[in-house]
Amino acid sequence: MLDIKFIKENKDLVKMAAEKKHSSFDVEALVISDDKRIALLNIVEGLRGEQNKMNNSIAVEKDQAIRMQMINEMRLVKEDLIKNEEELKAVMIEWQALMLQVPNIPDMSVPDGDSDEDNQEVKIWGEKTAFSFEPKDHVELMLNLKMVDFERGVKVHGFRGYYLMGMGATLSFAIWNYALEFFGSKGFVPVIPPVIVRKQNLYGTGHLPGDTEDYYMTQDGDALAGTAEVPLMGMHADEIIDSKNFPIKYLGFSPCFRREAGSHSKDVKGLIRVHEFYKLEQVILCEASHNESVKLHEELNRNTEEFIESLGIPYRTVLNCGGDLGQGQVKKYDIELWVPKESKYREISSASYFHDFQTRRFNIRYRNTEGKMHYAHSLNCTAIPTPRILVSMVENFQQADGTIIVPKVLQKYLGKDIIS
RNA sequence: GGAGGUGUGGCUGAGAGGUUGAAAGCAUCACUUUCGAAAAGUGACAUACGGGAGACCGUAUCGUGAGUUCGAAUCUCACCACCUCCGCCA
Repeated sequence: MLDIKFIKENKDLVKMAAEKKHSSFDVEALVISDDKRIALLNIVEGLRGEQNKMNNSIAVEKDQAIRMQMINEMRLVKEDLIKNEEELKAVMIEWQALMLQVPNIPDMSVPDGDSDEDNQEVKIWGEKTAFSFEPKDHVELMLNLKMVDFERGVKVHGFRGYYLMGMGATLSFAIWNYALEFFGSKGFVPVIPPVIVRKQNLYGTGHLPGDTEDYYMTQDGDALAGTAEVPLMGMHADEIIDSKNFPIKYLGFSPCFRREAGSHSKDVKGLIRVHEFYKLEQVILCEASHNESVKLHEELNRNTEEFIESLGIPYRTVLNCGGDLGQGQVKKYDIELWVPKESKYREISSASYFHDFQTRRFNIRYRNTEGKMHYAHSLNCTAIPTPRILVSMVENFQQADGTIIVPKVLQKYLGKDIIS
């Protein structure tokens, strides 16, 4: 959500934003709707003012005849008021629907492009793993080591179902524990949030109204969140935060549910694309300053890069193009890990900042040092998703005999250096 | 799941259809007094939207939404949250 005043004063910017993000949003329609809204608001407020003034006179009028005459007069005003209020209500519905579709303005540095194909590589780390033997893919490796069971996963859950078991499960715990320590040492407060959330939280983050098909819903109309970002942002909704606490840094740990609607033919095998997984997510609320947002955005992304580097997995970082940005995102980096058997980099992390796009929807505010109210800024970045991280880990660290070398930093959490 | 109760500003808490954005107290800030502090006194003290260069003015907001009424914090209905008791449960 952007400020309507800003939108009207910067129509061209918003138009450009829509084009860059390949959104069909029509600014002109919103401007027309807002003009109607203001005009009706003025009429309605005028009539209410008349009503308020007269009410006070009626209250003190002793003469019953005059009193009745006043009341009758106000009956007419009321009729007029109701008519205009109904018109205003209709305009408001249209206006609100349009406001929820306004794209946030991407940063100047965001490249043009249609899809993830057009993302710009900004960094490569590590050598693509070379093997003296024919490497196996993660499915084969993990099945052989009894780390995963897809057949029974599908039997119980259906398409994309899986069991992590044995070292597959144990390795996941090791990663979570290591991540908790790693990100904890960077000042993040660990949080286990609720993942059954009211829909308004998905509107708040900007996932709705766009991606309705991607969510599992409960029979009570609540949604299963696809990321801890949703409940962590909702956490401070309607609050006025003490700016002494900025930046607020949370490390959310939660299951993540994704219907993956429309991706039936993609990544049908293995652990790349699943309906439920676990993720540690970094979320930050900070003061409303572009520079602060940029600084923290780089920091968030760097945190995850460092984490991956400490595991020793080759990766690259891409700057997402306009067409690959979400509605509310100003700028986004993806970190992609090398997957040897596929011979390509696969996304593992996403770092974005939103300025006050999300906090306006959530009504998360603070007072600056002059006592003036502002909407906070928000950012988020994946810390680590499991089991997707296992894909790169087992493929890059496999040995000829099918065993897996455990990264040094995980050994103390796992209690061994080889998975066999 | 059953029965009952509660929801008012940063907090406590009055108000029970009529000039109530809302008494009082606490907290906060400014000023007075003081060498300084405490205490006391005086005053200020919500947010959003619209109008205005501005001082200001208008409208809305008493958990949320709808309704009754010329007029709703106050009456009605639905929903949400919390509390107490019973049941169930990890």
